[in-house]
Amino acid sequence: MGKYYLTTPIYYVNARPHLGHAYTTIVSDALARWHRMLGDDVYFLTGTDEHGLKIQQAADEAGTSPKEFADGIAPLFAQAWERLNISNDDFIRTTEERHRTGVRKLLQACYDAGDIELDTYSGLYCVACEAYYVEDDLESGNCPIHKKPVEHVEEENYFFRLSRFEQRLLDWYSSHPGAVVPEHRVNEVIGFIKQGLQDFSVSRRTLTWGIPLPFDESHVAYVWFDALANYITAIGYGTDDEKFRKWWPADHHVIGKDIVRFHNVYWPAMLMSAGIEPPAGWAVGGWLLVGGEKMSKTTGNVVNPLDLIDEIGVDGFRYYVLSDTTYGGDGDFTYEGLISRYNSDLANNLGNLAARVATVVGKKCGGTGTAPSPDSPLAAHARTAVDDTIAQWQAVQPSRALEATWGLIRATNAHLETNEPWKAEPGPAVDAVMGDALEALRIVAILCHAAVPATAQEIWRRIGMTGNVADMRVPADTAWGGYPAGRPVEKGEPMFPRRTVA
RNA sequence: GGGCCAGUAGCUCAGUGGUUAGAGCAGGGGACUCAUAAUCCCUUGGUCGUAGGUUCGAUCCCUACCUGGCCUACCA
Repeated sequence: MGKYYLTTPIYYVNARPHLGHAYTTIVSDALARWHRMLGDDVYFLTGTDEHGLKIQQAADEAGTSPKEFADGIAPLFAQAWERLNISNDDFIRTTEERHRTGVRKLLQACYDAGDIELDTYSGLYCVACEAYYVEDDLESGNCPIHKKPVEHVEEENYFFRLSRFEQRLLDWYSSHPGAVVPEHRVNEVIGFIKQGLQDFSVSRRTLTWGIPLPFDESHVAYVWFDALANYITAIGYGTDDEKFRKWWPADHHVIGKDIVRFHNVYWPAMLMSAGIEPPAGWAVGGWLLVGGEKMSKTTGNVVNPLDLIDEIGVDGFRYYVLSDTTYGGDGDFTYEGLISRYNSDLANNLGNLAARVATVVGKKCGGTGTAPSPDSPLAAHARTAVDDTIAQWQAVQPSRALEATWGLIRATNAHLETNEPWKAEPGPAVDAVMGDALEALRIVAILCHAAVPATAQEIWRRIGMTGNVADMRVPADTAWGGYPAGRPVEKGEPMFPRRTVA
């Protein structure tokens, strides 16, 4: 029991929310919900990254101001997360005053520490990438990513002396084992550091859409200081010391593997320079591929998560992305996989279990829930499911956590087959079996809430429990025997009607 | 070029220095009918990437290689 501060990356507002954003955000939400059930005081942050040249250009093209442009896109993210039932406690936009204040304080702190210095840089610059290239990177003089000509740029820039932090970073990682999950990702980080770190530019003077450096207003902060800093500015760095002290350091920065370098090397170095403790942990996920390929506009396989919600439901979608990918590796999103998971796990196992239990309780117990048997064989299954589910969420392995939880669902279906309460005359024996099943559903509702919150609440309600399942505590409320007799049990409409492949 | 990771049943993945390598889904057979043609039971299926080595014994340790992915590098 303690505090748990977790973050998603902030998403760049040059594109609408897509499956990749949704994946990271859903994983984060499940972690946040799980930790609330553990009794942790949770602060769950997400937001949008709104500065930079690309936004300025997009705004120019749209004939509007950068702020107005961002104002048009940022709500799309907030709305998407609302529809996906994301329980973020805060949503930060880098155009907010609290962020501006905090970023300037961070820059000043690094500057005062002597780690930000003026230098000149000349090189070939790709506007689209907002990055410099050397000759050999280019393909016939063009940017290798955008295939567009690069510009020769020479400008005075402020540089962050990342090169000074090699040893400190290595020392920090060696004294903080387990800070990165899955564990193998930390090898990449250490390998990168050992290759030698180069200073990076932290400002642009050709750009106006950004936060001016406090020590030189003719420059605006470049992406790293602007974007990464959201993790501290949102919790009061520079504006609310007490709040900041309460929440920092972050317990998990949930990120994708593509931004490991910035989050695990640049960011802790920046914090060290400013005299701030590095984050306590990172959870690094792979990509969610679509049909085996990286999602991209050119292949035309961009998936809009909101379209899927209409078809499969919020929880169907959440369950699929959480259960069908091993966190840390790449996952593959397919329509067939979505339907298959939905039918087998949600419709056939969970949904059907709830329905058959309700029906038998209706026929044999007068529609009123009965008490579970204290020494039911199901109790051991429940105990195993609880223990394994806890361990897997702890390890940030949602797919394995759900597998553990579903083990109890399967065991409950088997328990019913073994006892065949539908054949027996009403009486204590049937009451005990149905009480067992209801108790199992109660525990399942608690265990699956992090992944499928609306479903968990609906099961909770149908078996006659009052209040919010979200208020239950793990493991205290998962002890066998918590289901009280005498509650009305409702069958209701199928929660997950089977889908046929279109 | 260097580095990291992965390569286990048709698919997605677990797994351990040691008797017959596991789960879910898919496939096959059977049972049941309370339930969303759902469920339950049984079952087919794997030279554990390739070749060596260490060991009494390796899928798990070491070496090389192959394949895939990622990171990284100012060989013309």
